[in-house]
Amino acid sequence: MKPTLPRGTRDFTPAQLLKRDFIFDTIKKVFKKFAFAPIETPTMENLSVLTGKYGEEGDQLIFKILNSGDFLLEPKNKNIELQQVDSKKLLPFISEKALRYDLTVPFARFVVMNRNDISFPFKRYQIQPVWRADRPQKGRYREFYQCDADVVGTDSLLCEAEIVLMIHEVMQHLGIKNIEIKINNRKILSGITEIAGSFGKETDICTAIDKIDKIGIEGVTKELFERGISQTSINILLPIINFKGNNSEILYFLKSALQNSTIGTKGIDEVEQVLHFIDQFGTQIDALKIDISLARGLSYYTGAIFEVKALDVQMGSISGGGRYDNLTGLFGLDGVSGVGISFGVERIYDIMEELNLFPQTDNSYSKILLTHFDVASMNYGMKIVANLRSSNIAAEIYPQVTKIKKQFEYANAKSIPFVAVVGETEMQNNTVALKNMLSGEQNIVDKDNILEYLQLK
RNA sequence: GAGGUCGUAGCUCAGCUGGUUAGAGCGCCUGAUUGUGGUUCAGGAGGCCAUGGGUUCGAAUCCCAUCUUCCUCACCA
Repeated sequence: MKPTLPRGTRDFTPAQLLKRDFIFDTIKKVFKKFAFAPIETPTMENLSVLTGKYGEEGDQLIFKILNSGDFLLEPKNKNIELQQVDSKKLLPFISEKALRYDLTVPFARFVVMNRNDISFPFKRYQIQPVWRADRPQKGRYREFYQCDADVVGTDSLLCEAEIVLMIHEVMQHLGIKNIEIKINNRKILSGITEIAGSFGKETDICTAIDKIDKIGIEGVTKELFERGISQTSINILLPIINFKGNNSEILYFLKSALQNSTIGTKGIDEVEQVLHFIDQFGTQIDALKIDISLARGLSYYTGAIFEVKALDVQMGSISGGGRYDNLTGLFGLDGVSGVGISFGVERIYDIMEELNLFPQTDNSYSKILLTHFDVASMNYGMKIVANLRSSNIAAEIYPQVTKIKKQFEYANAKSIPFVAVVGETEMQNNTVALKNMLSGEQNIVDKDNILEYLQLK
């Protein structure tokens, strides 16, 4: 049998995982610094928890898990009837569980189920894989990691500001400097819709104007028309979504353009307040840009929406998020507003690989390899390795007796920076021959001084 | 979900309009060097040509299907 991998999934080698860990660690460090605590949720959820949360498109992209048992036994015998069955009606009989599609909805479920044990505002981070039955492409996988940070139980816009700060800091630490952090507010989009007299057509308008970067103003006009937006509405919409300027110019313009919309005005105030809070934190973030055409597909966002793009690489967004006022309400707990951000690790990885941003030093797990010639020197070496490990040095010993050449080749292939050689002479003198694999320099070192030697070099 | 595209050694790829035994570079293994890697030299191994069918005297090459890769649309991290 020939081994294969399901479409859109990948194996990861140690070298790749080392690099991915670097991303995890960087993000985790920032999350912790902003006082988010970790949680995990199960790989699978009850299907009912997930369906209806991501729009119709999202429902199709959820990986469903087949029920156990011989559920098709009856229909199997009457195949023709089975073909006439509506698959949507059949679904409950063959599937009631599904793989996580993102981390936000399971988190909302978690909050509702654990409401008595957590104190609000609750800040959590979560780093786990998610699955989407999408068609794979570059930067698009069926199994990938998300790193989420959310705070629920407060509608303070300070949280939005902190999210922007976290995005900024994570990207700085990863070395992805040339980015754009786009921010918008669903309430502004509602306001625009209201002004245009197309209330209720919000989804159509949002998905159309979201594409303005790609298809241009003419394309958007065409798409709006095809989606049944009247010409009068379009005429009102276009100058608004096509307005260009810096953040304060956009806010100034919107204030007059949306002055007759209560909700729109509220959205503008919110964005302004977020910018003000960021200012108060004393951080200047030039990458932050208000973008009125940013809509984002997920249906649960109600306030701020974020998206991060790396400008040096052709790639979809590497991070996205926003405020959702009533996600927990779907599970029976009202009045818990939340806001969060999600980093797409795979895309960040691909970008860093392309831009050569991974630090060079981090490519080996062990610091030193102990080599030997026979059983006696191997035994002698095991004690040395144990000592190094108890001093928190990642050390390994070649696990079988073989030619010294082979052991050196192993160290070289794994980029282990130091090799200690132990033979008869060394055992007699309580020393090791310690070689720096980078410089080629080799010294006789007392076996109790290895630690000092390593720290010196 | 709609359309297109790719698949030959571990990797990157050559292989002509079907015609002997499918090649190269790099990597890998062995030796030169029985206590020293990364350089050099000599030698060697490694292929169900993605998978399954079909056309043909003959298929890596042509046809069909499946799987996979990448791309555009849609959607997203």
